[in-house]
Amino acid sequence: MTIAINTRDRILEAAKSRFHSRSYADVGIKEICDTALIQKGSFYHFFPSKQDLVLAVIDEFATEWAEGFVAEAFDPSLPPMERISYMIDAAYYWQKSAKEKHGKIPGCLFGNLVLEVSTKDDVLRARLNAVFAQAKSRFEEALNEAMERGDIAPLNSKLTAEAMLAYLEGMILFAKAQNDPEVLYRLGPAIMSLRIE
Amino acid sequence: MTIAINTRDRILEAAKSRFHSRSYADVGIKEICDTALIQKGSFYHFFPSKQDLVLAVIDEFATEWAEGFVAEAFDPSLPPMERISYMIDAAYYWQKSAKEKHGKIPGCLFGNLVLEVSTKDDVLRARLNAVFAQAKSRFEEALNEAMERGDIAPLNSKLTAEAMLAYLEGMILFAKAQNDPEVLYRLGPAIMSLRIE
DNA sequence: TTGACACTTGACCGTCCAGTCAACTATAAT
DNA sequence: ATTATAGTTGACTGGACGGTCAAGTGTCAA
Repeated sequence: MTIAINTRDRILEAAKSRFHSRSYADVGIKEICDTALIQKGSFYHFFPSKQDLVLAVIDEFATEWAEGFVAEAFDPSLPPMERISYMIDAAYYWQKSAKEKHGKIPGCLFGNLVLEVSTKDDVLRARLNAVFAQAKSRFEEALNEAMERGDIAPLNSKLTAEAMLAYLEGMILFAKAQNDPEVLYRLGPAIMSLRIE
Repeated sequence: MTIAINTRDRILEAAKSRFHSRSYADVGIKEICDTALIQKGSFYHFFPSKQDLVLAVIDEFATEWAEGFVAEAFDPSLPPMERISYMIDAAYYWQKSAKEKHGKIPGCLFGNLVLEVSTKDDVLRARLNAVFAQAKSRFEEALNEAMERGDIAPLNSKLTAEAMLAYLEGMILFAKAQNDPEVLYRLGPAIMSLRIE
């Protein structure tokens, strides 16, 4: 009970970084236990299954991400369209520094999981969708505010927000394929040209 | 030697559809053999390893795809920008019919594999990049022709082509996450607004 | 007819997988 | 002091994994 919370966190941390840099299927419970310096029985005391673990990882990382550089990018004191380019820049620097640390671009944890598990696990798919929905609304708010201020011509903010997020995920996919964060640097600014309606 | 080519094709076919609708890690050699009605020893006569199989699947599907609806979309007799929207439409109908058949959107085989294996296997990553490079040049040619004809304002066709393909992959990712091909229908047309330089 | 070779069979190998469990320890409330 | 419970240990299960192999069978060229 005393260091138990600590144990749970160590499991979560070990799982998060490994799921992100490799894949869900590729990372075993045993490996996570070894990293967290615990035994299997202890793991299953906290998480009834591997699926429960990855759900917790998704929640953890979504919060960390939303309260971290997403909050920083979508700072209300910034002009709305600048928030969006800040977001792209943040993604670029994040992937770049991850590559410097580990030699490989991990891509987006949520995007990786979506393509890996969507056809096999509806519970995971639903959770990942919820994360994307959150991100989408950030873009949408920024677009609405930009329209109100007359910074951009009128458009469908809901659809354009979705398009922008899709474009971001697509760029990250290409960056990962080429193992080159500069893809984001080259293609990033074009997000501003995207518009629907 | 007589029905051997047939056997190889059956292996390839079984592997292709399974890798596409599930994932590389999730589909075992045994399952592929059962589907192709052969034994393991026979499989390893044609493919020295699972990696060799997936490389062959990538090549097969890339060819089938390039000579199939990509060739149809990028028909030189079509106005260049119409080729691009034809390509989006084709992706939409393809995912839609796949969902009707199997209940789930499989997404793009190449995109799926990129996110699954890029950090773990440079050989696969390189092959997938080659496939994307081919597709990119199709978009690029269309953009160049559109510029020559004065259909669109001058832009960097290489980068814009890459951006468009990234956007397509991003839309497919979202469609898979929501298991809804209509995402492509809603977001597809915005590909025309993408431009770099 | 013989030999070479493409192809096929099915048993087998060692390893890893997610998950289980009975037993143990440490803590905190009564 | 007793009891309940949270946390931990490490051995264990059954099955799946990628891959190997010796022993075949069928076909073709010489």
